[in-house]
Amino acid sequence: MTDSARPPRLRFAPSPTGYLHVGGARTALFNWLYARHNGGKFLLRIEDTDKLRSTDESTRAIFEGMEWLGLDWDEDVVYQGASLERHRADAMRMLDAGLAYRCFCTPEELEVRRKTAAAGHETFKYDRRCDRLLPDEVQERLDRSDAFVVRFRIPEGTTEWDDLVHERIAFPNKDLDDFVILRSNATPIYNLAVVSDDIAMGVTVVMRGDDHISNTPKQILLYRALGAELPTFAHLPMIHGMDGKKLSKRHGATAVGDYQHQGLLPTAMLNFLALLGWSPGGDREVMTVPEMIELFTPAGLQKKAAIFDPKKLEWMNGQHLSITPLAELEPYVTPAILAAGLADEATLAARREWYFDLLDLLRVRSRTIDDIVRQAGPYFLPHIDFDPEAVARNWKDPEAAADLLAKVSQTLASVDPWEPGPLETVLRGLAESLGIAAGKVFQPLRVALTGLTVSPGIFEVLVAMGRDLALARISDATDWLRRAADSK
RNA sequence: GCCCCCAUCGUCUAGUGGCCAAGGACUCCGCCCUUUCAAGGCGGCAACAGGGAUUCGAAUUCCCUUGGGGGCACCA
Repeated sequence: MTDSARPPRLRFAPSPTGYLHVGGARTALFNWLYARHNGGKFLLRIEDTDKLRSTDESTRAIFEGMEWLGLDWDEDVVYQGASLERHRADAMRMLDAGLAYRCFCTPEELEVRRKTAAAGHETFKYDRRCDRLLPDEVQERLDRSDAFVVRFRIPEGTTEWDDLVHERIAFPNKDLDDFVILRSNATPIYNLAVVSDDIAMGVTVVMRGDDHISNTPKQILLYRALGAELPTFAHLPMIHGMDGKKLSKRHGATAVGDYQHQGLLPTAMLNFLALLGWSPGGDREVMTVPEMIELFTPAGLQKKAAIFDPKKLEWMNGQHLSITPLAELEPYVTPAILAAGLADEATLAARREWYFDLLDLLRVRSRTIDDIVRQAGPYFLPHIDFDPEAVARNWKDPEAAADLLAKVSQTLASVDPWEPGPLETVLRGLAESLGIAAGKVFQPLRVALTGLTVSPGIFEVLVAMGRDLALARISDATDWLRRAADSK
């Protein structure tokens, strides 16, 4: 079996220092799509090495975000903090092999040298003074228990690789600094921990944000020093806010959870994120998750940073609201309906078919789940408020409106069966007999039934509401209108 | 300052030397459909950053400039 034929192993490795950010979610998505498309494994590693900033709450938020999006991972979650011994051992291995050296310079000393270099407009680079220490001197300081870090010695030459999205990237090693791999407290620095873990986890494709490009040559050097096979690297472009700057809190919602609570569908989020930095080619845009898996190839990956456009996300959500089968959509909507106090679970279960028909009716003119809930009120509540603007526009003369609605009510009382066809026939008939345009009947009726000027087709509304509720609603409206007429 | 990456409509993008007087989508604006609003259909506005070079021919290749982004820790 050749390398390329072996099932790839990828990982998403967030540090638990906040919520799951949309940028992180997209990185996770691309890793996941690549793994799923190629029959590989998608692993999750929590990089909790920074004890000060890492929290369990953040770890939970990452799990929740991933689960909501449906980005399931294979094998057990790996916690970087658990592999401290291996990290340390790897550092020691390089030290023993002479590929790294002990450095006794203190952070304070280094800071002074850095400042001096900056003041003289020079680029600071560690001058390797500790690498020149004689064995005796090293032993002497060790005996004195002087604190030391382990530094990796950058070899001569050039470090380059074929990036899956950028093609060839090369760094002259002279521009690389002898970086620390093990702190004086014997804990590993990021680059060591990552490489050590990726080797241990058998990661074959490292796909991450392109803010890691400058870490890559250092990591490649570590792979070599540790005698490990190199993975394939893929550096994804960043996501920016509408102002072209790196996406941050200032740009509004950036946590995946925010969108969940705004009534977005995870599939829409995934679809939108996928299109930020990737294209299946051609005109393809709206895709189901299986379609994205099918179509995903690194060839469609973009090099340029993309700007997060909430407007398009909303549109995308509307598209997914339409294409998602009702049975799959319902579990996302129902909790919102329940939370809004429109109905209880038992009621919805008892009227399942009716409920699905209603959702089908409302989702057409919705872009978020919240839009559906907002429109759903009139079909559940015994009484509603009449929107002042709708009233002003369609019930200009309260007296006349009340009379009209009374006639409508009378007409509707005997319609049989209570279906769109017959309802349309009688209502149009009524308008004709009154000598007015059909719309002059429909609009006032719409306000009476929904309290709004906007709703699905009036006959659909009547059917969805049912005769009893519809007539009660019209009765409410005429009462309201008579009171309004009297108080004039 | 040094290193690296990037560059097609306002935004997401198609485009891998001729099929491009640059296509699709979002946004915005018209029109159609219509009982309202959506959805849908049709149409409009709108881009190859600039300059060289290669070539019969360049959005597509190369170089420079400009502009944007990222990185330069005993953070991840």
